[in-house]
Amino acid sequence: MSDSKNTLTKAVYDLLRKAIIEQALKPGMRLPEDTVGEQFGVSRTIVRHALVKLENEGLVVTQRNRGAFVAEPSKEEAQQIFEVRRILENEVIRILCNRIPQSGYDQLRSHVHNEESVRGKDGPVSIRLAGEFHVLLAELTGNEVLARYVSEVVIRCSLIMSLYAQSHSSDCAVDEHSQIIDAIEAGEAERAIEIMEHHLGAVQGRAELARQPDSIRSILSHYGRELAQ
Amino acid sequence: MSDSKNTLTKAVYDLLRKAIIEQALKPGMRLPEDTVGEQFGVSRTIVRHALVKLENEGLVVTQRNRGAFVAEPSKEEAQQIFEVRRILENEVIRILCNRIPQSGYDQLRSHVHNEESVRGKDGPVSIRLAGEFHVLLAELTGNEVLARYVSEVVIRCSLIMSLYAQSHSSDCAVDEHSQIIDAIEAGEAERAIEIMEHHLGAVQGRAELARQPDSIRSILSHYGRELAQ
DNA sequence: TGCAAGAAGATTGTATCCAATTGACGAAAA
DNA sequence: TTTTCGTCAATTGGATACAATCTTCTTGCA
Repeated sequence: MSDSKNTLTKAVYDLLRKAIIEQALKPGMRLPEDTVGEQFGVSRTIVRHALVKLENEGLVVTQRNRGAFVAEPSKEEAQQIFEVRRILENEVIRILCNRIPQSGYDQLRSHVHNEESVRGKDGPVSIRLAGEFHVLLAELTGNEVLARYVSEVVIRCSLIMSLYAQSHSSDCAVDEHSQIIDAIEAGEAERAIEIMEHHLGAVQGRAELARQPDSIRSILSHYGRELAQ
Repeated sequence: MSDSKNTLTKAVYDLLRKAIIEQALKPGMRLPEDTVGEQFGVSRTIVRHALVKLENEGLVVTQRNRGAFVAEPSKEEAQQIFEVRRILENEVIRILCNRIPQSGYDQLRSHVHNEESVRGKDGPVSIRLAGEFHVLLAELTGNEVLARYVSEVVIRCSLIMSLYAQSHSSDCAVDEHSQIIDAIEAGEAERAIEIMEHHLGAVQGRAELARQPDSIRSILSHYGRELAQ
């Protein structure tokens, strides 16, 4: 984190991560080491390291001698991730109401402004920005450990939405982001948390609702995976 | 997680992790790839993968072309880790008061029994067991994501104690573990959280207090590192 | 004697190579 | 026609070799 890190591995890791966030790489997709390496002009060694990192974050899963795949979180896993996300983000709000750096509100408002400017234009980018708002909130607490965990669950939520929600658009209503900022600025922790709860609940709800229509493929893939083992 | 994982990499990773927990590997120690590999009879490739995993968890830090070192969390980092740990563990308690598996209390009491049986006998083992109690609590929530994060902060706390506390013994008073179990069983979430707060506060306090007496070596090693760069 | 420049050694960064395992296709037998 | 077995292609697991970079020791000069 602090060190500038192996440039190459880091670069491949960042690119893959971004591709997953923006849903260019969809859940279940294969990630053969040499194909990826060829694409980026690096060796399998580099790709391997990047994949290990991604696996640690739960973004990809690997099967022995089979290769790496973009993770397909199960319904249970999704539930767990949402639960942790709620825990962490509520606490982020609570902390920010007590301590927030001077430039915090400017950064947040500027970010929301960016979100508004691409609203409905570029799907992938707006998805990414929506997630980054939550990460920015976490970073403003000054607690890097907390920020890292929030960042992890946010990106995994992105993966979940891409699996279980039929439409990701109008995800993370930008208005609510503004409301959260306002509530924090007013020092109304409970109201801010309430909005955040509602906000996350809406996201989670959208995933739950979409579960039934999508169940055919989901069930089949589940059985398929069981047979494979 | 689910898959049985690359046996070799996993094995090296587990061994290093355990060595760090039990403070056989102290903070700041070098971890040269080939030395470690030689020791375990594996190639650098394997060791590298294990080190990447450990770095992701914050247990080791690497410097480009310099190598890997057992992490030496700064005071600020330690503060952040404790803050996150408190957030997570409080929520673990809250969840357990609502839902805890049948066998939960047996597992917990059995664990505490183990802790008591090695009390004051084998330092490293008692340190490890103390940490594992908290991990077990988290696992009983059934939320694997939560459990993973708790496990990470707990082990990093172990590292912090090894840096900043003069004596690790009588760490994690076993009595308090029992009290926590009792409070959960009685369904008294607030009391359980209070005990946990006190419990973690004691651990953290011991780290803070011990900072001054240990400062000579700490400061020297710090300056040494600055010179090196 | 002190400082600086350069060379040697050590360690990591990356690529390539071989081995082992898996999955698929096809042929043969029931 | 279906099932089973065997061979082959594809892919990863792991090791080694080479390149780049950093550290340190040495040597020369002021």
